Amino acid sequence: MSKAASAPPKTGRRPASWTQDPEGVRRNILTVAKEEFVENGLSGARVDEIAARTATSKRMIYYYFGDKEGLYRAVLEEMYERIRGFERSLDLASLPPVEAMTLLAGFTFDYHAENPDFVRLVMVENIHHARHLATSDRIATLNLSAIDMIREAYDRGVAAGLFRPGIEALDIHLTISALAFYNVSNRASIRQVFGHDMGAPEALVRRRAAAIDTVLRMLRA
Amino acid sequence: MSKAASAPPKTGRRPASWTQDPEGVRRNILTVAKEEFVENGLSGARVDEIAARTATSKRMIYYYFGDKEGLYRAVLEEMYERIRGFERSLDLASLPPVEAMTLLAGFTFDYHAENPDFVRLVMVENIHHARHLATSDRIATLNLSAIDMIREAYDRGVAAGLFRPGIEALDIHLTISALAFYNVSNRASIRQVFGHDMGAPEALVRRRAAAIDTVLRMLRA
DNA sequence: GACTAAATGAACTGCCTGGTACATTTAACA
DNA sequence: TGTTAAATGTACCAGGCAGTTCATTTAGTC
Repeated sequence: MSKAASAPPKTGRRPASWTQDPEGVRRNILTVAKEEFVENGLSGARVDEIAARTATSKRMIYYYFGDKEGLYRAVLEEMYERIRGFERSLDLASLPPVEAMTLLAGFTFDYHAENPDFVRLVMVENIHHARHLATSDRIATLNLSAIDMIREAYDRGVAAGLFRPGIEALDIHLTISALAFYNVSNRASIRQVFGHDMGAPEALVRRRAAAIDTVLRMLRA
Repeated sequence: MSKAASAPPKTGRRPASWTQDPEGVRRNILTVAKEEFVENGLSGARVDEIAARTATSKRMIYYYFGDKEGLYRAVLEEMYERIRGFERSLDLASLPPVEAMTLLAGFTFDYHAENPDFVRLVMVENIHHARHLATSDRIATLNLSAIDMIREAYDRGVAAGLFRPGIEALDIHLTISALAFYNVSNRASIRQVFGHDMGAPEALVRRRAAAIDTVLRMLRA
């Protein structure tokens, strides 16, 4: 087993002799870095802090990722690729239109609620005008399929007379995303200003139902 | 006229003799600081940079605001107080329910679209878990009235048989806000991932109409 | 016009932080 | 088993950056 993987998380000191484990070290760094960037943003994150919480040293961060932004970009890329994977696992085409939209809206809501890290990183990236998304080749070729899946289900719904025509697939996506995203991204400020916890279980189920309902109402003929 | 207000924005060097202008200096600092925080976030903002773009010196920032976070908090507080003012200017009570909701949704959408600075600062604050909102007395006593206004109009709508009963005023607010907020907050990432510019004029009017329509459909009996 | 408090300027400091130089060890392979 | 490239550790550095020190000027007040 690798040093990075086998070392006691914090307590153990590096042994005098070690085992090489490029992939393990890489993963270890990415995991810790993600936490740090999620918690503190790009400018707020500290490379030293990341290194300290790693089983390896700062040296390796620069060895594998070049610089702080390279590390950040790697974290970002991995996250988007993960989303892409989940997206593909959805099989809307085999469901009736209404059920397909219900599933998609519900899934999107849940994914955001269960992955606040994702939401926070996207916020951070937007604060930086998404310039790291822009310069990432891996993400440029990602080709998120959400829109196509939506269009297919929507078109079927229109053909069946269930949905009203004239809506852009992108608009459907934006509505679904907005409701799911906002619920996580603005949790802290809503809590302070309105004293309401959007993260509480009951609030979550209520809001989830509302989101799905809102989307269906928006679509219905 | 004050030094801060009368000095040529960038070019002019401070005159050997100057005029005192506490309020002008304060305002000048706040204006520049807001730009810096909006653009770079709290951790990304540089006090030296703010000072440099001010008609005054770094010394005065600490004189008036204590430290970097104090300055940030002041910017935040002023921004929320401004919103509060706008909110009060809305007179939903004098409008029929549907018109009231249409106005509110449209106004909210427009306010966000026209004030990306506001949106970005709220994002920044949420990244920091809204801990500066939490520690601000000025904001604690702000008492945003949006919810009450919504409830009043909604109740009238229900009484008139126009709206279906059982919806929480807060949920209406959250839906309206989510649609308006997301359209600005995630502009950069949406552009990179989908190649779509949510800030383009046509996109804006279409999305505005969609937002209003979505809210009305969510409410209708 | 002397006195005083508020307001302001200029230079300075010490730590933080991203990044690097240099040395060493591991592991594949001939 | 000797050679070599990849992988890793340690110590260090220079610039950046929040915050301060000290001195000065302005503008009310008696």
